[in-house]
Amino acid sequence: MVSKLRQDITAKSKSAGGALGGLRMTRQRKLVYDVLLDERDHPTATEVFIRSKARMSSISLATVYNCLETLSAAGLVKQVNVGRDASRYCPNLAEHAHFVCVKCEKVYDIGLKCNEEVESVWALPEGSRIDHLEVAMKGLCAECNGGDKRSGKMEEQV
Amino acid sequence: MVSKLRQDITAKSKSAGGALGGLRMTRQRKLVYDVLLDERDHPTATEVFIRSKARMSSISLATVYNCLETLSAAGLVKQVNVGRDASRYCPNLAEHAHFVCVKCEKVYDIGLKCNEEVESVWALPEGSRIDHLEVAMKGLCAECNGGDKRSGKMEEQV
DNA sequence: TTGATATCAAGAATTATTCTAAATAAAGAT
DNA sequence: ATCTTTATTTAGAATAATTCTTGATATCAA
Repeated sequence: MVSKLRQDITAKSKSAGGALGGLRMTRQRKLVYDVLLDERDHPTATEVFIRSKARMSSISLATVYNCLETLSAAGLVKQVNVGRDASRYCPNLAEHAHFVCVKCEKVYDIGLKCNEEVESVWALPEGSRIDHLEVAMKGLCAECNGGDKRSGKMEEQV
Repeated sequence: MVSKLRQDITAKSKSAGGALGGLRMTRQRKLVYDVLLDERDHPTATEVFIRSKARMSSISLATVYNCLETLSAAGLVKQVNVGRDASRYCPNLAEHAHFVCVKCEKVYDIGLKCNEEVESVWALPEGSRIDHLEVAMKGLCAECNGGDKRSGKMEEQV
C-alpha cells in the first residue's frame, strides 16, 4: 500500500488501485503533497492549509489533517514532532533528525554521518522491535549563534 | 539554581535559598518529585496528579503542572515526549532515550552503549549549538514481541 | 451510467496544557 | 513571635491542536 500510493502520486495516475481498502489519489491529497514538496520548510498543518487554500479555495483544514495523516501512514511524508509544538510535516524520506533553532524557529534536517547508524549508540533491549525513531534537537542555529563559532557540546538533557 | 534546588530537595531542607528569584521547596513540589521517584513508570501529568492527590487531597492539577514545569526547568526531572501523546515525566537524569511499546504502552528508558555519544552519528551543522536532544522510539517490547526473538531492524522512519 | 464506497467539508467536540486572579504560604526582617 | 513581601497554590476559564461527526460529493469498477 505504501509504495502503491507513492507510485501513483509520482506517476500522476488517477487511482491508487483497489487493493487495501482502495486508497484514492484525490486532488486534495495531491495538492497537500505538492505543497510539502514545493516549500520544504516543515510547515505545520495550519500552514499547509493556508498554502493549499491559496490553490484550492474549497479545501478545509480537516481535509488537510486527513491528507497529512494519509500521506504519513502511506510513508510519503514524515510527521515531525519537537517537544509539544504543533506537528510539522516533511517530505524528506531519508533517515534524518530535526533541529529547531529556538531563536529563529527554523527547522533543519540533520542527516546521518556516512556509514553511521542511529541504533548503534543505544543499548536496545534484547528481543524488542523498534519500528519508529524520532530524534529532535533544540538549540541555536549557526546564524543565530552569531559570536560563538564553536559547535558547542550539549547539556545533560536527553 | 538547578543544583541549588536539587541540593535542597535531596537534603530535605526548607528553603531553596534567595538566589535567582528564590525558588521555594514547597510541600507540593516535594510531593510531586516524590511521586516521580516512587514509581518510575513515566506517568503523565494527570497520573501524577492522581497519585499526588491520594497523599495531599488539596493539590490541584494546575499545581502539578506548575511543579512539573519547575522541576523540569531546574533539571531534576525530564519531560518525555513521544509523538503527540501527553507528556510524561521521568526523574532519570542519565542520558537516555525513550522507547514506547505500542502494544502494552509501557515506556522504557534506553541507555547509551558504553563510550558512545549520541551526537557522534549525526552530521551536525557547523557553528550551531545544540542544547537539548530528545530521542523517542516506538515498537514492540520484548514481552509483546513474543514469537520473534530477533531484535529487528528498524523501518525507514526517522 | 450507475452503484458502492471512499473522501471531503464544516463545524462541533475533545484533550492537554496554559492562563488568570484571588487566596495562601514561605522566608527574611522587625 | 509577628509583620511584610513575594512566591506559590488553587479553581476555573481560556486556548490551541487535533479529532470526530454527519451529510454532501467525488471516484472507481462494472
